[in-house]
Amino acid sequence: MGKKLDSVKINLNSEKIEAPARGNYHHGDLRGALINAAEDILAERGVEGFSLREAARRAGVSPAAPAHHFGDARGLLTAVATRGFERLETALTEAQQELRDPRARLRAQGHAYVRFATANPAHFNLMWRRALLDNDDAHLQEAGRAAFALLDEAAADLSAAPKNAPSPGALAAWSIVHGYARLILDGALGDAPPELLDQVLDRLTLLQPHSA
Amino acid sequence: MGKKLDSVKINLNSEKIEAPARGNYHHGDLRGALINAAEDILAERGVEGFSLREAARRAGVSPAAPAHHFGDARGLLTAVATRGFERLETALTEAQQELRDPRARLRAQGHAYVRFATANPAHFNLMWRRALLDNDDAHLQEAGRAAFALLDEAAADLSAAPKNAPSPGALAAWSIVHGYARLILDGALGDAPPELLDQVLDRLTLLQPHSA
DNA sequence: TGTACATCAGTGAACGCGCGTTCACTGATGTAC
DNA sequence: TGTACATCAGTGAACGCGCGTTCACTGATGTAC
Repeated sequence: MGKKLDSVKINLNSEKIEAPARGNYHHGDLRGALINAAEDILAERGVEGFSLREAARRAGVSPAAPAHHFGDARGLLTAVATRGFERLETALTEAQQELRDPRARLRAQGHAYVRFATANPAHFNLMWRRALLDNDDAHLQEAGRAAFALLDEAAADLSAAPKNAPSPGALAAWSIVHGYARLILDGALGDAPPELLDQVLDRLTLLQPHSA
Repeated sequence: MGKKLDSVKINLNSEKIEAPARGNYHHGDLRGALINAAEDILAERGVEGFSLREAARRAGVSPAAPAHHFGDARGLLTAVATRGFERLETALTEAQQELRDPRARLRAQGHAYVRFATANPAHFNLMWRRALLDNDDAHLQEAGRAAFALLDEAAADLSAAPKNAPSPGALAAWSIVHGYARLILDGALGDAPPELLDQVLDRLTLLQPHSA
């Protein structure tokens, strides 16, 4: 006990000299640090290379620590996916916010959707790997709902379909941007030139028969 | 040695009575049996639950045996994916074979594409997980090329684009059916009624501006 | 037709590895008095 | 303002597991003579 008290004193003294040495036992924001670590791992190795131990290692914490915040690996991945949906919603919102023409809004959202996927492949890939996530998680559900309400709305504005049900036009629009994004991420298109995306997006508004 | 000779004689005798007892050491078609086992595992557990040992176990063979045919797990998965692309090509070919109208052909291929994905989720999912496959494998490359040449052709027939480059119209068509299939498989659409697919496919021909 | 031998497809025990999870524990924090 | 104590966030050693791969081997097949 005496020895331990001494070492505590030494820590307290050195704290005055070098500030970042403090707070080693309680991390402060371990939850956030683990999410960041998980994102890094996913970006580097893909979801195959992810493990809870590795995330703990990168956060500088013992392998048992993450359980306090996320329960298990699924819980951590669910938090990462939730953050992904939130960012997607932000991207979609920003893309359309100053546009009034419904056609222009749909096109801008389509572009933003594909851009989000290519800029955040780790998130985008994970968001659709539902077998790895806790699909009953309330935050995940809400984040997903919010993101797709935007796309749905944009397409509904263009068609005569009732607002409550997902219209075929909205679904077609979602399918085309999702399909394009997936093909890019899965490497099926090789080095597709940027104008190819523009040309595909030109066809987005063609999908809405009532607007022609 | 004498004992072994005896047991061989017993085997030979019993062979006349029950035929299937023979040929236990050399499997006969271990390659095919391992591919079948892998398909079963993928269908049951998804690609996360796949392992080479489990495939060997199901084929009734020691864990080291698959190496003789596939090298490693990647090799076996590549063979499964190749079979998937071959089946997709068959499905696309059959869907269009008696149709002459270019619009009808494109629509039929789109329908066949989505139907293939939902009927063969294990294959379809794997076919796009390129990180798990040996993408330099000649059989895989050829099977993939052959399947997509068909879709490309069907869309090119509808547009004025030159035949050699993938036209934006073809890519848009591929994107929409691929996106729809992925959304279904990833559970994003819940229990989508079949007519929804028909309505989305109605829009396939709208994507080809030069044909309107 | 028979025999020797090379080749190949399989065995099964063993290896080291990283994983998720459990366990009894301890250090820091915040709250009640 | 000080002290006691409950609570919570972390430790780190240990567990059992299934994995891919290696290893020396052996049984079956096919071919040359």
